[in-house]
Amino acid sequence: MVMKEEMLMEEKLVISELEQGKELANRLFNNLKNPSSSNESNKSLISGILHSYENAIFMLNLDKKTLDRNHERTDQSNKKRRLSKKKKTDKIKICVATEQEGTSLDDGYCWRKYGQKDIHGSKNPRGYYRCTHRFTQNCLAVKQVQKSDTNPLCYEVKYLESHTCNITPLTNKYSAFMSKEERNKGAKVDATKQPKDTIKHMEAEEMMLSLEDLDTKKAIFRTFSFSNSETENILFEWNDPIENLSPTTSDSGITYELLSEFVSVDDSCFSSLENIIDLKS
DNA sequence: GGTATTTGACCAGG
DNA sequence: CCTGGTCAAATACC
Repeated sequence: MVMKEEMLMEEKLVISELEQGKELANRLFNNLKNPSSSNESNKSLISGILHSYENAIFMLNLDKKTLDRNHERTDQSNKKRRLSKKKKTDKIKICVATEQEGTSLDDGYCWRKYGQKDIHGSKNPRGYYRCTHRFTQNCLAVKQVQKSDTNPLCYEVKYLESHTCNITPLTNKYSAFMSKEERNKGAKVDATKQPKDTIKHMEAEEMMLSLEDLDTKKAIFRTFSFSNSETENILFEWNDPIENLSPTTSDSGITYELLSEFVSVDDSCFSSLENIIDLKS
């Protein structure tokens, strides 16, 4: 059965994640026996171990939900399968972003809020935004932003339709996390000339998820963990799967600082993602 | 005064 | 009928 094969695949991923954590723990153990080992490298190892655990737990939770749903579906085999065509689904992209105090989740485009709704089962309302240039340039880009129930710094951003407007974003991915004032200043001078220091200290990250492929998503998590274990500054390469969404998507070589908070992104951040994955299956 | 946000009403799909 | 998405009048902000 396909389901069984899938399950084995998921298990392998989790096991591999745990093995990686074990390997890092061993290295830490050896380091601790050696008094000359650097404190920094130990810290890095601990961080890597934590990431491995978090990734494994995340994957387990994800799998459990998927399996639960598969189960439900087979139970209801007599009932007509729900046709999942959520509107515009083929262009839905999800981005999970964390927000630091006083920063904005602006992605560089101009959005105009046109609605807000309380969502059944969610503590936080969902905001509805459309491109400011909807009427002037007939740009149909739309996004929905909802704060995570469990992690107030975590936002689930759902993009529907991509920008067709010709407006070049004033900001880039880095400035996306500046305060509005900082952004305005930067934009007036030259948005492309932001000091590298600013970039280095930008303490926020997004995770773009291609909904095409669940395994890809998992691979992303694995990459995070791996990178973290190998580098002190926890850098990772951003292979942005979302074209035309954010200003710097073409700069594939850029590295972003990854915060440890990333691993605290919980399942609720992916509730919508889960739904879409479900639809796909 | 122009532009953005808020919020209740409305609508469509299930 | 319930829920999520959009509209549009009222309001806030600059």
